[in-house]
Amino acid sequence: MAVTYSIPRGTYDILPDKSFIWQYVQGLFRETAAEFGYSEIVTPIFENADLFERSVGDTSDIVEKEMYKFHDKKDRVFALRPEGTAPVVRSYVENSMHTLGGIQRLYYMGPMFRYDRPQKGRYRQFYQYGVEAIGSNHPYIDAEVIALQYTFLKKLGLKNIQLEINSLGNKASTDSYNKALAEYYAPHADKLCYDCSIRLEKNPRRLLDCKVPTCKELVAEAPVMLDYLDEECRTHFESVQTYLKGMGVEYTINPRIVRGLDYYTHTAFEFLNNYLGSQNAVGGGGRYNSLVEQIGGKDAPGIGFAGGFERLLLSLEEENLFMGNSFHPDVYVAVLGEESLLKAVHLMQQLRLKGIKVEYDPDKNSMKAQMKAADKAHATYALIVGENEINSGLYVLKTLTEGKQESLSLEDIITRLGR
RNA sequence: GUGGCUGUAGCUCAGUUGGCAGAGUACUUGAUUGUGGCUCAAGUUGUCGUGGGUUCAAGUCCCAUCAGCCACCCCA
Repeated sequence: MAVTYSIPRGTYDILPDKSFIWQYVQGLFRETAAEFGYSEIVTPIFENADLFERSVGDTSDIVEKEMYKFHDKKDRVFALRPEGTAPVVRSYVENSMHTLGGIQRLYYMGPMFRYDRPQKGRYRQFYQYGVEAIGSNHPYIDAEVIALQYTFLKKLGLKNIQLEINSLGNKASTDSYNKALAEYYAPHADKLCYDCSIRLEKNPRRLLDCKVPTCKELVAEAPVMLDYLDEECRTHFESVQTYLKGMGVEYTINPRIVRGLDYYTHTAFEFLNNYLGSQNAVGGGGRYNSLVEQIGGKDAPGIGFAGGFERLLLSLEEENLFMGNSFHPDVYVAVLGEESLLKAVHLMQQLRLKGIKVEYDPDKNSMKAQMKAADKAHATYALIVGENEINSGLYVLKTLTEGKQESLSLEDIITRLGR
């Protein structure tokens, strides 16, 4: 009998009433990226699993428990991509993009996959947009990447979004900081929560992220990363800020920003939105100066960000932006009488060839039903094709907002509406 | 992966101590022979998330399961 299928957990359909907004938002991102000189790169949705295991960090949650891993028929091990940076860097290396000279400015958009428990603003298949700038360690590039995302969010009209930045330093300053953290925490080890006791061993930085009250107390007194930056890292971070100010980008410094992926160095940043509950990160990124080499390429510095479209749309909804938009035809055609249809299909096609959006419903016959449908479709005009019109060659064109109508020839209709 | 709340018409939801499955909205038609929006009238729409159990009788009680939401976790 009838088998019913349901969508996989943590996924969703984008229906026509929402796809309009998706197109708008995606288009705006493309535009903004282009204004900053970025070109699109498209990579596969799955990659060798170890690409992510090695780059993202095998102690990270993403790799430990959130990857959609599978074997193909020849037993190769792949993973649905959980994030966008590693594939882009893989492509950069594989296509020897360093030989193109200069800075490679790349952007991407598309679905990512993580096997996580779904919640509002958190899905198993979710859509990200992001950029990567590979080939320069200049602090201007850090500022450029941050400014790109900032500009995009501003253009959408979002107001309640904060930018927080931090510097994680280079390998040397990270090492000395980790050491200082370990020393600080050693006498308090028994007070840490279970997760933190593991973090202390594996990745002390992440201790700063903990929300358990007793751990938070300890974090308050803990050494601050920024105090452990060496001269070079400090001036880099300061220059980034100088350029951000020069571009009018508003930010605050948050020394606790850590970022979840292991490859980050130097500049790290997050865009936060305070009404999405615990899913408050709408985007973020940072510098990854050793990732290219780690993936097997000629050493090259890079920086990038990623943002989630779903959380963006939730933010837009929250701020009542772009809620009323949807597709609507220019002309809804009302056909009266079976014999008129043949003439009407010809007319409709002439209009479409001129770039006019035409809609017609063959299952509605009465004038009333068709006018009603025209109204519901939010058409700009109704075009009436009946016996009288066909005989005279003048068709009734009616504006649906004002209710004015006049009889026009096909040529006049096209000059009125065509583009 | 852990804990909690919820699941009834396309949508939003009501449904009393277990006793005929409801409202609003949407949709279709009519009032108006070829003119929409407002109004009025009539009509259509249900595996009560799914599977089992208790009972004369289950939307209601019990168990399991699936899904959404919330918190944790993590992050987009």
